[in-house]
Amino acid sequence: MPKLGMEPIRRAALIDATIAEIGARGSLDVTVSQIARRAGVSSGLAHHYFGGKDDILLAAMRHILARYGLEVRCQLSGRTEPWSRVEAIVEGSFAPSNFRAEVVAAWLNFYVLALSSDEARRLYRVYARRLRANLAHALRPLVGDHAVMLADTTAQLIDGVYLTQGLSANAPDRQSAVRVVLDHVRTGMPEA
Amino acid sequence: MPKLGMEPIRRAALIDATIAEIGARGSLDVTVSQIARRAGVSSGLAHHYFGGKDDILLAAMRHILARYGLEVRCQLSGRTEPWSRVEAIVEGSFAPSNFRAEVVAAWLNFYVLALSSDEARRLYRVYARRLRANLAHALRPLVGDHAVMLADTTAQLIDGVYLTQGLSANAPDRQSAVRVVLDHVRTGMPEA
Amino acid sequence: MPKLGMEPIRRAALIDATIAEIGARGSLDVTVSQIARRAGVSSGLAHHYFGGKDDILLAAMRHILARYGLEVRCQLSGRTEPWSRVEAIVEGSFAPSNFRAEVVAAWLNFYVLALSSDEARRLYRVYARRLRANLAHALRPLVGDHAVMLADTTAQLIDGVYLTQGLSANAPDRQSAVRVVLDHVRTGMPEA
Amino acid sequence: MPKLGMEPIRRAALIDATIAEIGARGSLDVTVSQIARRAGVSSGLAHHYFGGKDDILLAAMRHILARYGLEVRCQLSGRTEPWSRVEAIVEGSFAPSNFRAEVVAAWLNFYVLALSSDEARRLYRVYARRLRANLAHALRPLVGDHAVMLADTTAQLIDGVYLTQGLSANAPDRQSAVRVVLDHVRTGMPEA
DNA sequence: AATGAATGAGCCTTCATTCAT
DNA sequence: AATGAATGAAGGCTCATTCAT
Repeated sequence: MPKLGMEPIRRAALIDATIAEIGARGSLDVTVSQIARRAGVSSGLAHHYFGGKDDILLAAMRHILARYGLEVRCQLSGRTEPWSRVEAIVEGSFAPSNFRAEVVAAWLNFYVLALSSDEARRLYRVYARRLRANLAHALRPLVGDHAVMLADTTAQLIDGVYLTQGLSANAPDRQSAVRVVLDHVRTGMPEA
Repeated sequence: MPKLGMEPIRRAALIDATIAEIGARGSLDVTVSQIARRAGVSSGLAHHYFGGKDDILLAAMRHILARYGLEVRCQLSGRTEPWSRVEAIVEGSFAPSNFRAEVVAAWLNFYVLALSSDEARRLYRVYARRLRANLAHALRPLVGDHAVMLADTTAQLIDGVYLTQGLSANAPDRQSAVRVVLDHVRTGMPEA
Repeated sequence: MPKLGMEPIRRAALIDATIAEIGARGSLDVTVSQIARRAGVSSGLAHHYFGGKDDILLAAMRHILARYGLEVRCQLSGRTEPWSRVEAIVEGSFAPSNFRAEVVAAWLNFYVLALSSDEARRLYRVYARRLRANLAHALRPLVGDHAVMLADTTAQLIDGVYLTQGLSANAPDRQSAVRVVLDHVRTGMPEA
Repeated sequence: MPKLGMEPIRRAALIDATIAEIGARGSLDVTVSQIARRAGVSSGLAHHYFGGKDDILLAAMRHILARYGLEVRCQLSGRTEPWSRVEAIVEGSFAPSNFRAEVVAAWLNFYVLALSSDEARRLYRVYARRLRANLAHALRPLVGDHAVMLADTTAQLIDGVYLTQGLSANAPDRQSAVRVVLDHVRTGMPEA
């Protein structure tokens, strides 16, 4: 019998390697061989598990988005006060697991991939919709009908912060990112 | 019979074609031949004028940034009131010459190119610094020392709006973009 | 729990699967995995039993040729009249076990394999020689020294019929094949 | 201006090289690089002119079939006597331009390709139909309604001769091939 | 100035083969 | 005996780049 249960391990290693490689090179123009080498396996195995390069990239994008959703839900759990829930979403959005130079660089590459890949666009839209829905839901008790609009601009600001920090010379600054976004929400509230 | 003075015409045509091609495909993975064909010239000529593919891409990025700077200066000219100058900068940022689906897509691709190309990063940083300086300068009479910070978040929001609209299913909405950003500035001003 | 005596069963299954797969795809460009899957075993086992892909192909070719020889001998057994023996050889040549679309397609592929594989060529030559010898032997009482030549053209016609029927849009027509060849033999006999 | 009019030269060289390479190796498993090297050009150029490997193979097959048709028409031209026309078709079928070991090997490979390639099958069918039609037309004045059937078996014999000679240890024997086939036709004629 | 023919490096992908279990 | 995980060599194909004309 062959080695059992390697698949999940290999898949995870390849996905991590994909994000790391894209992050390190700053581009989707990474080769399957580079990814495989970083994961410590052969290029053939990468195809064996994912099918093709596009599938590897999309799996990595999916992984980042899933981790993002997880972080937000994790922060939300147990928090009931409206404002606290807003804070949770924003803090989750900049959780260290995703808000690292390497991952942000991959992030931005996947955003742009959404311009040319149907599946990537679908993934992006799910993420974008969910973020806005989460924010709007948390904001409604605080600002009523203004929630949707405020959620929308806040989501745009979050993306802008990602973009700016991703292109910054310095490592992403979690504190500052959270503060900037929460300030925006606070000043956007009628009686802040 | 070689036509005199063709060079500037060819260069401009190739740059426009580059932006259009990247915009249409949503990716930097366009071939020199595709660009050349769109410009109505041979691929050899593209190399002759620009040296190589990277140079073509950077020239296109430079062109977009130059056009951006031009639009902002154009809007600013003649305006002296502080708030009006803020409006000018924001409106210039979303001028129709740049804020079209095709160009925004190229825009985003160039942002990401800055992650892997030194020259692209340099160009991006010049743009980012200038935008913040313009905004801070216009805001200082209105919010004093808070100007730098407000300029910074505003710039981030502008980038976020670009990103969001670039990935939207609809054509970029200039009106809405300007409103969102100006609202942010307004609410960020102490007694707005 | 290893089953005893599985080897002959596995080998037979793999050989059948090889012929079926080549027949179905019409090409030797079948993968070992496809063959193994059709045989219901792993690709590793195919190598275990045969050594390599070439050995599998040659074993399949050998199997077809052996089955061919068997069919002819089977038809010949008990027949003593010269003409009846000629009929036996021709009918054996188009026995249903081999003269099916799928097998004929494999057949033709093996013919062509003989152009590039020494062992395949050897197998083909043995088959070709034996067919001519059988025919000549049966024909000698009927046409004397003309037997060798008539056997030769008859063998060529048999191959031609295989080729034509293999490429026909319809399923191989056994009746017609036998008639065509026997007619040729008959008209080739001085006082037929 | 670049070198003009190279295309037909290159295409011809590549097609010749394809036939030679397939003939020499006895298999369609030749690489584009091998073909290109034999033609004295780069592999990229082969793709440039033909699109892909399949297109190269089909172009070579088409070329052989076209040359075959040409040879037959060439032999037919000027001949009006029925039997002379039959001879012309048969002699054209074994014209030296095609009936060489190398080309016959390619021939056989293309036959088998027709089992798996729609376009190759189409080409084969056109050839097969035309050969039978030519033969039947020439035979009708000689054997009346029997012409169709005699043409059919003759065509099958021609293919069989190709196959047998292609797999023979010796170079194709044009004389013998023609004699075998014409003998078959002659004996198939009522009062031969 | 301008072309497009031509090159060749490099990538994705497939697949025969090996091997640990 | 049997599996299928894993490898890596090799091929088709693309495309930036060069160059003769």
